[in-house]
Amino acid sequence: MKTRNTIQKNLIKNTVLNLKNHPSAEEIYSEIIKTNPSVSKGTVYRNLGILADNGEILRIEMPNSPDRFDFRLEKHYHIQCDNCGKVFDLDVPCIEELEHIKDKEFLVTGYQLVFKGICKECKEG
Amino acid sequence: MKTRNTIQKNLIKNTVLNLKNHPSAEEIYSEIIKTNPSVSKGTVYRNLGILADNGEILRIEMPNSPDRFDFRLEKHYHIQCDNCGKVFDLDVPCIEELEHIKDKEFLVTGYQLVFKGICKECKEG
DNA sequence: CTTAATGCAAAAGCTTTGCAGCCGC
DNA sequence: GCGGCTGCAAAGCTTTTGCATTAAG
Repeated sequence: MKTRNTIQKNLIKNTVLNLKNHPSAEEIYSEIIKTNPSVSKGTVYRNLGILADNGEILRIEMPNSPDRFDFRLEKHYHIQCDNCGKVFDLDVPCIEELEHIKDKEFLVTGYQLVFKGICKECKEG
Repeated sequence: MKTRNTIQKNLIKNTVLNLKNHPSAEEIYSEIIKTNPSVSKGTVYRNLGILADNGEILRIEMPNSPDRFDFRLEKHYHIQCDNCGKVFDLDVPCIEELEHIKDKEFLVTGYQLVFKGICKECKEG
């Protein structure tokens, strides 16, 4: 099965690259239809999945809130504000210990780590 | 607002304590209606939330799969099999580094960490 | 009695999917 | 022209919620 280059796919990828926050599929969709109102939400979801599977963008699986997408591909961590729900990069070094977890029975292939807290704005507001 | 002791609430708590795997709300519900078919799913969800808020059980927020509940209250980590979806305790010490993450702007209040991998059964099967 | 909690069913929130038509190659 | 991709809408999955009724204290 050979994949094709569609304007939708490029649009979706570029939108993630340009929206440098950590947009959800819904936010990406909203941004896209500002200029291309005929693009459908299903296509956005489909292509975000494809792009993430290809390693062109990063999918951040959030606990009990919609997945976010990130243009930064290097390993780094995220924090979500319990109050406003916004997601930010956390500026801490990679935790080596996490990379070397082993188990007698399990073949460990990865992990998902998301911090929670209260962001600056919400603390002050 | 004073809370009441209902047979449903006790039933739900005991079911989590007895099902020592890491049941989802759905699994807890299925188990309960074996003996108490009139208990409703809404009540199960409601009470699991209350019990978790009270610290009587632990809610494990899973990435892209239903929340799980755990009778073990001490800090420990979980791993989910990518293949069969089952959740297990991971037998590793608490990672101290994770407990001391600080940020200039964020007030860090916690984190959610779930490992992924392939379980023994799925490796062999 | 008072009112918190339940059962039921509907709805909400996010995401996936079936299908007919469209368009990249 | 072939068949992968799209738009649309419907459905799926997990969880929450509104409301009349039940039952705990």
